[in-house]
Amino acid sequence: MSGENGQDEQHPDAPDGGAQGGEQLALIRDTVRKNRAKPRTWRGAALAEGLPVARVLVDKGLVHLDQYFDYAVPAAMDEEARPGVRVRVRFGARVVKGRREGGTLHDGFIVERRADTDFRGPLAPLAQVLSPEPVLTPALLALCRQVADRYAGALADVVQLAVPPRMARAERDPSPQPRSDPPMPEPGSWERYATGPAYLAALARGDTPRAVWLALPGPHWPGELATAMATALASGRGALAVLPDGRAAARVDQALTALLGEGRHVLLTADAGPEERYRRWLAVSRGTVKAVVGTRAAMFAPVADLGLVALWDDGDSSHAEQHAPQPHAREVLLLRAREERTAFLLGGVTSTVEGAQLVESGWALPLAASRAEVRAAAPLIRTVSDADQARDEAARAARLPSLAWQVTRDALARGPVLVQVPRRGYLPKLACDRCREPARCAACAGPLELRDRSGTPVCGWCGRPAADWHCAECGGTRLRARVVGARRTAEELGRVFPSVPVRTSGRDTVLASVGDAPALVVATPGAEPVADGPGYAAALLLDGWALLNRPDLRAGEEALRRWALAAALVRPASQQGTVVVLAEPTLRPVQALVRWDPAGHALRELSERAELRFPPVARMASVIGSPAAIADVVDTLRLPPGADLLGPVPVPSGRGEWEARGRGGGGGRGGGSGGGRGERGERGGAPAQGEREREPRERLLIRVPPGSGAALAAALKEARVARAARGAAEPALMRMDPLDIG
DNA sequence: AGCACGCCGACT
DNA sequence: GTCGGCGTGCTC
Repeated sequence: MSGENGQDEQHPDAPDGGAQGGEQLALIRDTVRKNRAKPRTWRGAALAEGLPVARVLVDKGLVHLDQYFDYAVPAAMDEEARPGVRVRVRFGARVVKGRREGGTLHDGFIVERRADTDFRGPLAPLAQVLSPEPVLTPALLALCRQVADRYAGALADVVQLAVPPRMARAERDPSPQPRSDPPMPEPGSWERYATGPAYLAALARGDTPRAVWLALPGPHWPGELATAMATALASGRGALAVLPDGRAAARVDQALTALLGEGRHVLLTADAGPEERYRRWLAVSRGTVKAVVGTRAAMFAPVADLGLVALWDDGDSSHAEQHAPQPHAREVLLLRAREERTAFLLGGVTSTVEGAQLVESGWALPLAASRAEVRAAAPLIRTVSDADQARDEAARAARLPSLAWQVTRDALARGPVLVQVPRRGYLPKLACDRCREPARCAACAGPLELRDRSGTPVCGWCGRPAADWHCAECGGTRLRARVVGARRTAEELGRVFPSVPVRTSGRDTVLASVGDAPALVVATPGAEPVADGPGYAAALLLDGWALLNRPDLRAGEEALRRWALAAALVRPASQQGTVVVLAEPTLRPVQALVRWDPAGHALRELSERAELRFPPVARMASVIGSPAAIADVVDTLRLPPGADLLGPVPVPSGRGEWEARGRGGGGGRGGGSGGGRGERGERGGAPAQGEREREPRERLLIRVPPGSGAALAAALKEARVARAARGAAEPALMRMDPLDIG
């Protein structure tokens, strides 16, 4: 495998020149000057003798400046005040007539014990050591630092994501005894992949193979993931797997328990509750457990002697952290693979463009099955186009095309049938109730949507409300949603097949599994239960329209991903497993599904992105704020060569993701193109009391060539620090790798 | 980010 | 004379 002897191979995202990240941040971190002073402190309290200074990462406070503060260590705390422990310090005090006054208590972590300080002034003493547990170990701190640099974020923000809150009771309990390494597992179903056994063999002998694994459809992937982890453990190293949700994590946890028994690994998910979760995290931090299966936050788990990092289904949006600086599990694990010299396994039923890029760049090898194996495992895929649907009389009556109806009826004789319906929250596009023609805006021909429950359709492009719409084709005046929700579908199907039980799995109630008896299982994407036994007899994928019509760079990739995840739960075609997808068969993701060729799809997407100079080939950052704020950021930024500025344009309203704070109103903004950067705050007409002034928000995209991502992150961070130090009035939001670009 | 100090206008 | 505007600067 690629990693066996090439430890120095460059990851595509590695900082330019290959050195370690964030060179330009040195000026912030490198506050150590030559004028080292012996620490003085305020009251003449006795200080610790050997290393009287504690360098502290203060939580909150000046996160933006992203710097450490030195505190004096009272003699009484000498023993406990070790690097990594949580402390409490007084911060922000003022000197009044030679005495310190005020200052509020902040939590923080000791990062280092020192003999001296570079702060010219008296040090305040540590207020309290909260716990002797060294949670922010040097290795974890280094990882947090890397992630902060990668995302132009503040260290304290990342540490908050990486270190769980303290639960005193869990800390008091001793962690279990470390176990000896388990025996080497058999490859099992890994044999189905041409290079599967070779990958395991490399893991087994302590190498660091890196692979993008296209899992075959079917129920075997949790066991395969667990086998890879067990192999890393057997080689004497630790292993970490991150999964998109608790259900998937539980499946791998079960598989790992079947392989290793209890006690050699932990499951880190929110389900366990904060105290139990912290207990398990401590077992990892203390080094007594060397394997972790978990959801997103587990990406930081401080596994000792890490040998393998694995990520399942990196296209799932839950792998993107919601809190600043929004690190993505894939990127964090890539950092860890590089920095901690580990094997890497990126698995999924489909591939993201990022996964394809890892293969294209040669950093990882593809781990895929032969066409023959794919044919043996995949269900038969059939499509229903819009034209088929419109022609289809049955469609009008039951909202279910006749093909779907037939397949369902036949399959129900053999087992359960999965019905994938759009998730609520997707803006339903509208169509003429009479002729099914998509409803369009009279002004700009954009698609009409229902944005809220008010019932008035709004143009998705120009935002104009369409109160008195009529169809341009047939003159009809009634609209209907082109997608139907889960409950409604369930009801209708229940009427069509009255003798079959209907079960639903969605946002509020997600079923983990269903039995193998005939049933209609209506689920939203991502909430599909696994069917026991051989799997579903058939699946209907009814949300093709909703998935493909999103104005998103990833719409195709995402549609294919969701379809394939559902289709992977269906029996192979050899057992009459059939999938009916309501989507145009000419569309690229639909073809990729029919041929079951997710790798080809990802590769084509990747080459298109490269042509268009889109991420992840180029790297991007976004700056959001008022025109004045954006202009100020641009003036402050020292961009790497080859950087493009795109925009600024008004921030698309409605979706919360990009709103800095508060709710941007819906209102239609004609089509104004942002213009220059001249107009600053309008002091003229004062807004009425109570109505908050709505400053225009715009978004600037910054694009840099491949390889300059780290330089861009460094520039952003530098600008952020400079602006914060200057006390810039206008807030601006800066993000690396913005998700929602057009 | 908070928070205090500081130096200029209309009130008891 | 005093309250209070937010400009400026600092926080180990």
